[in-house]
Amino acid sequence: MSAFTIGKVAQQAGIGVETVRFYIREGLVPEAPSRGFGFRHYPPETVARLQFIQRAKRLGFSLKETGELLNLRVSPGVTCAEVRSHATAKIADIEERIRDLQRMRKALRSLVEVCQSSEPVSDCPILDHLSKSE
Amino acid sequence: MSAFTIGKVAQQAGIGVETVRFYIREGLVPEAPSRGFGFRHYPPETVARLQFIQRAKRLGFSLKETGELLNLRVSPGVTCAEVRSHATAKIADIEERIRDLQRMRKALRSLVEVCQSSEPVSDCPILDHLSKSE
DNA sequence: CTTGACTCCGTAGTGCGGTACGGGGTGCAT
DNA sequence: ATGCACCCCGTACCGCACTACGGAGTCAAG
Repeated sequence: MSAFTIGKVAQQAGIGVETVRFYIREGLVPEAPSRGFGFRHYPPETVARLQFIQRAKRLGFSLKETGELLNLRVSPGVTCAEVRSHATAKIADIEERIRDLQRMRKALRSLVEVCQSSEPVSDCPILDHLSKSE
Repeated sequence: MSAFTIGKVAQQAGIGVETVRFYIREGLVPEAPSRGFGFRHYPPETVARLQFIQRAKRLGFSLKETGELLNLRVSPGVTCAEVRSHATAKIADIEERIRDLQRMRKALRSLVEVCQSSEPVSDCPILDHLSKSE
């Protein structure tokens, strides 16, 4: 089992050391156990966690929401039913985002087409195409 | 042609007046022409613009990116080819986001299933399912 | 066994995206 | 014609998510 210093996990995840520390302080990433002295060593799973945080951020989730996603599990004090209801709520949320993105893509595709035929174009083609397609 | 005071557009878009002003200052929403005195009147299109900004924000686009999307059009000094290349780049970006969201949804669906069968569950089921499905 | 890159931990500062406030003016409703 | 809710414009402040810095300690290469 390999382990990494904080600099290595940061590098693997493509972010800065200070950002990793920040996530640790915020509780999104577990701190590696200290031996009371010297450098801490992080398991490879930490890298996956950091990468997940990057992706979630890009998709419009706050750090708080991202933390909730990462902590979605059955644990003492949390029933399976609760986990399931949180998870299905998140799925619905995600599906709404997907639909919004698909609508945006559709509008952009229309824009590209109009542009190819060099027809006259409205003042704000995106809003134009979004309203037409709904 | 109906028109709205700033309070009305804000209400229609479901946001605060101060936020609308902020977007105007940032150039995301055009200011209504002033008659040199009294209240400004905004066209209905402003509401659509504000709603688009809300959706884009939720999808992880910065205000700057959102402004770029809204201004994607053929105009003096911008060729059709440029618009097309920007638009196709945005489409690629959007499709990556959609794929990421679909992966997250898949992980969450697996979690719901596992939860139903009440099998033992790993420490972080989401990362678990994401890594399994890739 | 030194040297230099890296870590630890604490605190301070930054940029983005709003949000609040205040002193004045406007406008419709009664 | 007088409230009273709403608008104008400027400035100040806020929370989130980092980012920078500094002084002391650690570790591995040469």
